[in-house]
Amino acid sequence: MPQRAATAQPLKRAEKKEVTRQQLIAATVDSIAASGFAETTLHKVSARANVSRSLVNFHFESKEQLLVATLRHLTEEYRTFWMKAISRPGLSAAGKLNAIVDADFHPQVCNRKKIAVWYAFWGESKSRPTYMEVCARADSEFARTMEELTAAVVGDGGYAVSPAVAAKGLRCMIDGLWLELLLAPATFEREAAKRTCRTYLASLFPRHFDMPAAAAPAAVPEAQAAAGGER
Amino acid sequence: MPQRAATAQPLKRAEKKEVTRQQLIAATVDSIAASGFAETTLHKVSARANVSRSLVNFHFESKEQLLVATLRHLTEEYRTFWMKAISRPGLSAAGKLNAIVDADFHPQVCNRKKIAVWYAFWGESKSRPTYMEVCARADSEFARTMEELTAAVVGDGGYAVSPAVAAKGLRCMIDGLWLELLLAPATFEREAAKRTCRTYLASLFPRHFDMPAAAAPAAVPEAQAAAGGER
Amino acid sequence: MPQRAATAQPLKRAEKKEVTRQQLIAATVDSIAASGFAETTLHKVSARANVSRSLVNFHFESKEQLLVATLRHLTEEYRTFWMKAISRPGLSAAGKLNAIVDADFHPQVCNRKKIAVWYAFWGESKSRPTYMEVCARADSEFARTMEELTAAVVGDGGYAVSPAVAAKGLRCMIDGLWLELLLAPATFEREAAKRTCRTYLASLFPRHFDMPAAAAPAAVPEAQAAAGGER
Amino acid sequence: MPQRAATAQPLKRAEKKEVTRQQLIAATVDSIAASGFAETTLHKVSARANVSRSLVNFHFESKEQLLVATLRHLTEEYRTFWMKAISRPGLSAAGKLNAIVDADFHPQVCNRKKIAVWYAFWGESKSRPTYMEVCARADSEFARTMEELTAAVVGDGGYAVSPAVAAKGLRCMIDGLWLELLLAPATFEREAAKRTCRTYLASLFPRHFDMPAAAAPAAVPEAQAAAGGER
DNA sequence: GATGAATGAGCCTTCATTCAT
DNA sequence: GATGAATGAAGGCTCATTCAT
Repeated sequence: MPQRAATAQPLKRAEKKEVTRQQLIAATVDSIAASGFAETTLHKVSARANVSRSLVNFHFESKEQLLVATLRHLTEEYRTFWMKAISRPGLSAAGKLNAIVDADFHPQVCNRKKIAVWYAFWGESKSRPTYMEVCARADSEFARTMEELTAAVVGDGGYAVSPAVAAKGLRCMIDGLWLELLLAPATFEREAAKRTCRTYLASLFPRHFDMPAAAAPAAVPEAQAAAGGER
Repeated sequence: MPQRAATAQPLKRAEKKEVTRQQLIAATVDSIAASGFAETTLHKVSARANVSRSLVNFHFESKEQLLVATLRHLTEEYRTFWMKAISRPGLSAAGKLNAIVDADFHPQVCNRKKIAVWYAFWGESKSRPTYMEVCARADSEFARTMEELTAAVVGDGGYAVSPAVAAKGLRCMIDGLWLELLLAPATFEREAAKRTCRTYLASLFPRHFDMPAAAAPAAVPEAQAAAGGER
Repeated sequence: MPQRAATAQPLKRAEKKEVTRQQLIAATVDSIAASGFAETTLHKVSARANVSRSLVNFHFESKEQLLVATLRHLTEEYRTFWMKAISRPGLSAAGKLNAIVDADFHPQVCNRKKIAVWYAFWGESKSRPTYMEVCARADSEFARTMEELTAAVVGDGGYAVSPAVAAKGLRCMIDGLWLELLLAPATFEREAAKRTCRTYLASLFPRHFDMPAAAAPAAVPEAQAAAGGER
Repeated sequence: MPQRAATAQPLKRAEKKEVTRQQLIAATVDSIAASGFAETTLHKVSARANVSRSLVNFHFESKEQLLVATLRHLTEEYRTFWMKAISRPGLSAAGKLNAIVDADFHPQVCNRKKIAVWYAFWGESKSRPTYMEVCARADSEFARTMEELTAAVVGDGGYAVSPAVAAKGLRCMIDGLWLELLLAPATFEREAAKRTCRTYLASLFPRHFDMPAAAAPAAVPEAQAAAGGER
């Protein structure tokens, strides 16, 4: 049928190319997570993506471009995720902070594979200014949003703490908890991580956040297992 | 004077070798900070140490061994530093926590060069289990100590918070602040970082820590400049 | 003519690769003969083949693989040569033994270059079981064939000697004569070598082989020179 | 006791040095046999000889010198061995040929380790004229002696064969049988090798050598085992 | 449009050798 | 006299990239 052909055709040229691009980026993420940054070669990437060796250079011009595209993809995915989390209608500032905590430990963005890739890029960032730039731009938007939310909470509750300091503390705590998932996956628990953040929020803003109860020790591992983890 | 000569002489065999070893490790740290993990080659390391290329393999058997030795050196240096900081006589548990915060942002361990190296190793740790092992062993001792200190504070003050959660929150916040120095050096301020940690401690343990006053904005850049930074 | 072009064209993909492979093997033979086994480097091989250094690893995965392929090529070439020599129709068993002697000293397989390569591999064979295996497999077929031929002669002539012993004696004599070409090329003469073998055969099987007459001394060097020698 | 001291002392300087030299040569032989020519390094040699790395260069000036010395040692040992074998008083020319055959397959000179080293040198000889020279000089004496013996036998028995051809045939057969020990140790039998040579001699010189009887199949392996083999 | 043969740069490592001790 | 730290050269191999098909 002409219609079907019409809808199928457009996928062919431009979209097919985009699909391959995304496959290559996904393969790069996998490879960095599995082999590390230093050991990630275009050979491994193309093998993971099941394409020929030279196709990478065809789509990306250089290895560095592929890596930057991968980092951009990561930052964009992360940004989309937390923005969607706080866009739910009817959320107060405190509710949005809570939503951010939930989002930051959601398996979709917080799993060992992706965390490993984040840290791989951060580990190279000092010597590759491009990475730092991409990360900084992404971070600053997140930081600004968080400061606005803490400022709203502080204003609403009349707290004495500086909103900027409170926001930075939370952001850094989250980054550090991600590191724990990377370096000590055996002791990391998704729910415990959230409780750690909420304890911080509750102690700073007692009238806006409840101090979380201690975890039921047995229940936690199951919860984590149910979450699926990564792979 | 013959005596001075006598004391200078003993640098002879074994010590000279050790000196060279340390030079190579130092050069490795510099190279990772400057060129990143992936671009650190034995060529660059030996050039920085002003020794021949093959000397590296004479002392370390393989590049990987050199990297592990470097990581071990780093962890040992860090461990020594914070242990010394809390060993000052007459310190209460809260005082020791304060001392740890000071130590963790002291320019000797917290400067961009060293932080970059830490993150470089962490970034590779998922694919190189040896790094993870070394890091985990070092971390666990630090974590245990910090939990003991928070437990003492909690017990002393009758606080409701879990000592383990409080300790983990602080540790992660510190790691995250280090990351900020790495990724956003322009906005990082040593004193502000300490205040962020102390705000956390004061909000959790109000009877043991004072909520820090806001920074005098003008004073900070000078303080940072005075601290010398890195290079 | 289009037809000729059509027949020339098909050299396209797979064949071109095979041609390069063979060039590399030939270059390896040359290099081992010229520089010896220990001094044969991929650099020298690629230089002889007029290709880039990395092409060798593209075709052979490792130096060892190239060497094994070279040995295999050598054994296959030798096997083909003597099998063709005895396949001429109408040859008796004794005639085939004679043909083998002729083949074994034919310049195509018995020249200093190739003999040097054979001995180079044999010299390394004790420490590289793969070589021994390849050589043994090739040798056993040759040995079995020769035993069958001597057995036929013995049966036909009613000789008392053991066919296996007679065959082994001839084979070893040939190997030893090759060594003489290698170590004392000045005194080696192709025809004299054949006469040495035929003297052995004639003395064992007088009714099947004629005792060769002594060489006309002057004629021999010319004959050898005419044979072209090696290079 | 002064006498003991007197006899012990002289060993110290000159002889001690010579002992080390011999140890190094022995270690070189072992290493070539075990690792092959290409993989024999001074490191391995010195490790086998239980001396420090640089001692080799102290005694031999260069690796090449050590190898040549090793080859010289081998040729000298071989020469001494067969010369002693034919020097027994009362031996006829035929008896001496028989003695040479016995000597050439005596475990002291004909074992896989030494044969491997011989072939290793021969394998390198084309590209290293020094080796060829050493081998040629050693060989020519052996060849000349053998020709004299065959000439005596021919003269004594009135045989028609050329003494030179007969001698060369025997020598080459022996070399080829050595190669069999190297490449097919499983099927090589010391006594069978001697029988192969004696079959040759008996067929050429029936009035001076007895045609050997076929081996008692079961007895042979034991005989070989009794001979000790190598290691 | 995509493949795969081919290249050149560079990396880790080994080795024979030297020199101060 | 003998050791071991140190060197320079070179070797095998990998990798990102190009180009003809």
